[in-house]
Amino acid sequence: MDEAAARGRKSIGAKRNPESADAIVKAAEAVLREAGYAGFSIEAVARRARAGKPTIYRWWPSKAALLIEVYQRQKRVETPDTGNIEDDLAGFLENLFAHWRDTPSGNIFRSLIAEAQSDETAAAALAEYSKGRRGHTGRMIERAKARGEVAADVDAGIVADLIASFAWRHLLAGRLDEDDAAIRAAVRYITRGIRAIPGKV
Amino acid sequence: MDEAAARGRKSIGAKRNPESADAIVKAAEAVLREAGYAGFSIEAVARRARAGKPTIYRWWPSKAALLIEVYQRQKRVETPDTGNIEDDLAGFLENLFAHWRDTPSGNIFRSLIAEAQSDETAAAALAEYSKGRRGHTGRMIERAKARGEVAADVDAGIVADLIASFAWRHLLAGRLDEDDAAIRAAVRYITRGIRAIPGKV
Amino acid sequence: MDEAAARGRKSIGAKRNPESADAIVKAAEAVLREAGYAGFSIEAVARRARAGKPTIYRWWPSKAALLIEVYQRQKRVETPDTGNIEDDLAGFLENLFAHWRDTPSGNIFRSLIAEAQSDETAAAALAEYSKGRRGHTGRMIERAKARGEVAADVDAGIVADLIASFAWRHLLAGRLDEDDAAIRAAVRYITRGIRAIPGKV
Amino acid sequence: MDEAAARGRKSIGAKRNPESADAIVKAAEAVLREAGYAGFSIEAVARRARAGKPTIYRWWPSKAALLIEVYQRQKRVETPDTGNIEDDLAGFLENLFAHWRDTPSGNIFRSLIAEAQSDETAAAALAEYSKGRRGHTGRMIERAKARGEVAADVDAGIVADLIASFAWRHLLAGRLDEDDAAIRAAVRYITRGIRAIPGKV
DNA sequence: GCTTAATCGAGACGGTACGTCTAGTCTTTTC
DNA sequence: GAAAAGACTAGACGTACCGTCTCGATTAAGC
Repeated sequence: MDEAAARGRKSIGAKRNPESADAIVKAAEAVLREAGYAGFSIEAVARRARAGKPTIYRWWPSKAALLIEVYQRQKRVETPDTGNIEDDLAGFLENLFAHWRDTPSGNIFRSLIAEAQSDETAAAALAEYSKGRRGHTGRMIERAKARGEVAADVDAGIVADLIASFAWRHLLAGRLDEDDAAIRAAVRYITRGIRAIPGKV
Repeated sequence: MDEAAARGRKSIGAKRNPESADAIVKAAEAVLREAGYAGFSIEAVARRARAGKPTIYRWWPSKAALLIEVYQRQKRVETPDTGNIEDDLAGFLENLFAHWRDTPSGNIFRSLIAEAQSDETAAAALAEYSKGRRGHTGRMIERAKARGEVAADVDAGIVADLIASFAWRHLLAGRLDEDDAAIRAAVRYITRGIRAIPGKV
Repeated sequence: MDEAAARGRKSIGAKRNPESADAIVKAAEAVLREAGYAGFSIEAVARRARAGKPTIYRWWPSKAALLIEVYQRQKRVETPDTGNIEDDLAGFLENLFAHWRDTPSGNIFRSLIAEAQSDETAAAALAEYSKGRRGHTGRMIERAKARGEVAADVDAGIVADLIASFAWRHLLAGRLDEDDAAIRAAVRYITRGIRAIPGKV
Repeated sequence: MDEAAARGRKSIGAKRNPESADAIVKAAEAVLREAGYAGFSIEAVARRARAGKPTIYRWWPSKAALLIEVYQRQKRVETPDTGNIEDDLAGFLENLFAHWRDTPSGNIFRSLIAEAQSDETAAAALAEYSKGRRGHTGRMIERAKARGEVAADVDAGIVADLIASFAWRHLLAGRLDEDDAAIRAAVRYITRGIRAIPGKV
């Protein structure tokens, strides 16, 4: 048990104690899982991790920074490669929704977005993170372009944006349990709109 | 000045004083405009409105309820009717982005979404509000269907969701200043994907 | 039941409604009995009496005024007349302690004294009331003087003060359940100190 | 000036800051002196001491606890030792009345008794304190017994009670300015009543 | 008989204080 | 010299009362 391990954890001298860092991130994740964003406070994390608040503030200057680290420790969602862009995107969204639904990741990411609305550093970190994910999703489109499935002049970034937007909104609106048919329909409208027209360059 | 008007505002008997209600909503809007979501507290609103905290709690059970009322007092965005679905949707998004950028509305709505991540009642209120807006946007699609511009089997709600998602994400990610070309491209991908195929029923 | 009677009690025109006054004093007494001084608020009395707060404030300008009226409605304690000063005083104190213990009177008088510590009018009313009681108790001493039991030069008021002081302190310190032996001992010390010396004028 | 000293007072690490404790008790005393019991609130004390409310609640769980500490910081009243019980007790009461009249102590003790009427912990604390004082006064009686001035079978505690009761009542009834003759008369009645009878064992 | 005027229950009003919670900073002690 | 611990000021939270005010109804008294 985390808390048992933490009992009596001491300074290990003039260097960062990795046990403490670990305990703090684990505690933050546990708090988010159990109490959600509403109950997520530095105070609560410190209590749970049996750490002093200054120890947290020393390494994570804000709630946002801690949220980001917690989120990045979560497992990433796989981007399928079925050879068909519609199946790829729909599969990705279905995986993502399931992941957000079944692990604390959803709560954590929701929290991060919320925090970014009143915290500059969270906003910056979120922007940075999003850029990376955009490239990641974009590669699915690029692969489809290479296969001649998607028109060459389509902006992969914008398509990735549409997909990510759809995911965000369902997360933030608490609509992750929507049935797969709706996801497929949305994906179909987009993929139809970007497919290469046979016979056209 | 509002505060001057507030001086000496009293009860008007065993019924709600509309002057107080008005002063509170106006004060809430001012606080949001000047201090942002981070500085938005019931306490601050009460101070600014020269109202007692219980008066606020009496009528708005949560911060979220107050935010919603403030947001709904803002001017609505027009949904154009150009006779062309792509122009309609792109125009709507351009108007919406400009509205969110140039008035406090954007900040208020951002705050509301953030609040909904940790407050059940805010989430419920937001869901309710979104449902209304979804129908509103959906009508643009339905008109296009009636014109034969959009396929009859397209689910207008899902298209409206895609549009709203795109807007939310740009608001929450601080990307409202993106150029109109990106908006148009996104809209084009969707509208192409849902257009009626000539000669097909 | 009081509250049932109160349902639908209305104005009886341009004069004080004695039913309301009665209901308010009764409600005040009930609140003091059930919740003590800590729970005694104008708000609570109004709720219990199904009366409007202004109706209370119209007739009793302060909590203290209401307390005074409630106290004065209580039954007074009898001063025995056994023909023996020690028995008279001890009997009186025993009766008084029992009365304070077994009826709301004790709580009410405690409250009145407490209120008088921060409210001028309560202090004045209490002083007035005390003066009356002092005379009352003093008469027991005067009777004993007349019988030649107590020295003629004894100040009856001061003896009455000593007796009242003893009672107040036991009330305020929550020591009303002290056994009668202690009361008798205290009374004996005083009566011995004031008795007439045989053979002396 | 106290408040100037308070400016910028900070934590001195993981232990109680005596400067803060001191500032709080001093502020409490000042508030009582200036605004009386009616104006005595934790909020007011915190403001005056430039302390956070939680700092007060951390160390004094209730208004009563703070009152007791403030009272105990006041100078104690001397118990004279003249070799004569009547002079001892009368002198003590005269000193006590003067002390209560001329320093904030009287107001503080009044407040404490009032608070005890609606607060259990205050009542308990007051009882504890009274027990100590009872012993203190009781020693005057015991000394007189040892001198053979007071009968051996007299209960010193009860005599101490009579003296304390007399003092409480005069404090609570705002009669501290009574002339010394009344005090002496009261004391005389008691001391006469408890004196040893010459020739009796 | 009609108007007037005081009273009633009701409950909203601006406020103050309550006791709790968290934020972010600071310092001592321990390793 | 960092970690741990916990105290510090500051201020928001949501609730309970305060004493005042206005309402609409009710009804006795005065015209």
